[in-house]
Amino acid sequence: MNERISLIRQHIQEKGEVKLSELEVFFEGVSSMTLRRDLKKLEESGDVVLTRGGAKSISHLSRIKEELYSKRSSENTAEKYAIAKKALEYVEEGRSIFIDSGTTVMYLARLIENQKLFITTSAPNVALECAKDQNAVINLIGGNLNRDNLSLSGITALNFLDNINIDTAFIASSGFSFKNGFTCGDYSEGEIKKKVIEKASRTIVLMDNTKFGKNLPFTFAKLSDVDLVITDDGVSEEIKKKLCQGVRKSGMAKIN
Amino acid sequence: MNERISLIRQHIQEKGEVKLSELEVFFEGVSSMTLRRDLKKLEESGDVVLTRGGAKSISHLSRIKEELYSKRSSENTAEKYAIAKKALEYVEEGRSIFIDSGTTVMYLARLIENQKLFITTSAPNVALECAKDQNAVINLIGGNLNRDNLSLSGITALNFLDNINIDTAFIASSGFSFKNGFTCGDYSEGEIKKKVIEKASRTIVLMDNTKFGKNLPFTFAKLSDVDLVITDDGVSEEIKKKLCQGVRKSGMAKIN
DNA sequence: CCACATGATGTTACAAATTAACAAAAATAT
DNA sequence: ATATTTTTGTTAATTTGTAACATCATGTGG
Repeated sequence: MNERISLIRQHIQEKGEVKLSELEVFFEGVSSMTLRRDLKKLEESGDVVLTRGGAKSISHLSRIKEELYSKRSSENTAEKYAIAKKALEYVEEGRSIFIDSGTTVMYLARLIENQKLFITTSAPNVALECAKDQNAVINLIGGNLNRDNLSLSGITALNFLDNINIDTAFIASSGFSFKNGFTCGDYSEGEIKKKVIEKASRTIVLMDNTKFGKNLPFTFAKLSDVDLVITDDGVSEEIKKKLCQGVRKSGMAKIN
Repeated sequence: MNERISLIRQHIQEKGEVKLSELEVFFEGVSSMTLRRDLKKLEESGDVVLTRGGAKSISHLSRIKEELYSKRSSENTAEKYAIAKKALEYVEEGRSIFIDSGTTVMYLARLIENQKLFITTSAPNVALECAKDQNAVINLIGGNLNRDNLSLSGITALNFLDNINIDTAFIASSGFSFKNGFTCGDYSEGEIKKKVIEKASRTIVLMDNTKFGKNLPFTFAKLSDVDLVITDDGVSEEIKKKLCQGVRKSGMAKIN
């Protein structure tokens, strides 16, 4: 009895909505009245809103709303979202991953759902976002909180990383040039990134087109230190090609 | 034409939902088909979901959901706020303080403003809240994030505390009884609290009346380990007196 | 100024979904 | 084993939604 309801819940959570007619087909032999009552219970539990002919997931609805809202209000969100979506393809179940701080990787954190993962991050807000995924184990590196970029750093954060192994690191970069490599604006933030890249088997940098050609005071990696750069269409083919040639030849990655 | 729609939007935003029948009464003379079409437009704009016989505000729905999800946070808010306000009197400029995780201490975090402080915390959301205070230095202990109470714990968190000195620790407790002392529901969370209390010169426990008489599996402190218990008026004078006699005699604290 | 297009609104009949009320079956307790 | 509660199924009545077309207002170019 309870099992059917949680199956329905799960389906709605995944697909965002469900029609009663679909449920009738799937649960052949169960009367539509019963399925209706199931949906009503789900509504009472607060996960779902009943619509004509079915039900919709509330969290799904609000995510859609958020996306609509942020698309209008802030800049480059579409690009950032697209970048995050590409990066998501490199998130593999069962692995240990690192997620950096920054708006672009924050989108990535939002996209991760229902995956058994070991997530280490330097950003409290990324950690809180990931906590919504019921299956992930989340580690937050300790340290001093930088008010500007809301990332953690410092000696304790560095020490923390000593005991962590990372399959794939998703790193954000505030600037990039072929001369200076990947750069950021805070020294201790750079230290963290550097150490993470050193420890990770594979490093993926997420960076929208506005970051290209910018130099910030601290270099945390050369192009050849990373395996993949994910960016958007605002970057010329020429630069993409050059990036492609410059990354570490680990055989696992290509430029997107 | 547009005016009617925004009136409807406003009404839904305020009340959370609206029935078509209500709209028909309110907009006397407008056909139900038109009102239906209006709601459809609102749905397309992403603010609203259509339900049988009306529409509901998405933001309202997700708020309800959040509240259901963290029932704790919506209960006893007045008491918790009052407790936090009392605790604020013990926050002294220039000091090193520890803020625990939990809804009550979260209120305290919100109340701290424009004070030069060294704040250490085990809660990412407390850290983010404190980051709004431009003058505080914020340290977040690293570690594993507990999804239920959004607090950090584990061996790294414990090690982090080794290098931190604390003047005053503001600790939350999920339960208290004279027999078992202060208790919480998670072992590693208890470890953190225990260590903090050990290191702090002064420990203040924040706890609303609902926690009294409750025993949770892990004891992290005896009454004599702490200097002050701040609670609300829902606690009998008798208990208050007994608490007052039981706390550590450091000469700095009294029961509120 | 008129004929025409466009979009919003109203009307009707019809289709679909929902509810209510009660019966049957299954699970649980006594 | 029997009583009681809970879950499920069935039916008919009610409510809600849709489609299709008619009407009205508004505005535009000739």
